[in-house]
Amino acid sequence: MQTQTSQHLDRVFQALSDSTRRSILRSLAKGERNVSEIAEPFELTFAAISKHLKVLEAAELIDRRKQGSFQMIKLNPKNLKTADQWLRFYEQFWSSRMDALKTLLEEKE
Amino acid sequence: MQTQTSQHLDRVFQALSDSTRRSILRSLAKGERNVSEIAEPFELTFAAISKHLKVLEAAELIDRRKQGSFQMIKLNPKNLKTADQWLRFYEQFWSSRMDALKTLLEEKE
DNA sequence: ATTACATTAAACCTAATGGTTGAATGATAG
DNA sequence: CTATCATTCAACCATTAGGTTTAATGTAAT
Repeated sequence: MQTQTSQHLDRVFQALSDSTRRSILRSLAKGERNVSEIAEPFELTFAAISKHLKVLEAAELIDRRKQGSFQMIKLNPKNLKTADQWLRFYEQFWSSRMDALKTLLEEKE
Repeated sequence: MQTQTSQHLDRVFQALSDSTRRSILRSLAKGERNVSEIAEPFELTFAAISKHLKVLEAAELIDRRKQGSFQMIKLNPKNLKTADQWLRFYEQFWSSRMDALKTLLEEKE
């Protein structure tokens, strides 16, 4: 069976596996934007962007705030941090800091 | 169009988006293993595991070494590092180290 | 030579992805 | 009220993903 966090990681990494979505996150790093602003640099329909935003929202990588007829989207870094923490376990293998090894080796996913 | 690195990140994050594959990586963190050993903890067919290994190999997260009738698989952390570097851009948003912000904000994917 | 073992390939199934178009919703502006 | 703008929904399509089963391959052991 899948644990809660495990499913969450699935969604986060899945969300990050598309370059359009990664670009969207990058643009949100510069500040809040509405959907049209987000869509502007891409040669995609609004519907396609809307779907990408839904994927990012399901992964809880963004937050939406309705503001009249449009909505503001902003970055929610919490789960990026979670993904990074997962990856950080492997730092011992790409760094030479072998001292960290012993403490981490027993952790499970 | 998709850049080289961008496609690579696609594959890496995609590979990480499945908990079976993440478990496989964890087990490889403890050392080299052959396919049967890798498959043992899972209630999946060998063929399924074989496919997962192919995904991990395409993402260049593992290396294979044929050894007689079986093969040894080991972790290749290089692209885990790449993925981590991508995520590291966002550290400024989950940490309070706002000082890092100015230097990073211009990078593109 | 034969049999067993480790692993992959092929064919197939179902569900999910990433995209489209066109209609629908909901707020704003005239 | 009506038209327009911002966004989403629904239906559809092609491709990919993750799994299965069964057959194939290559090496090892007897």
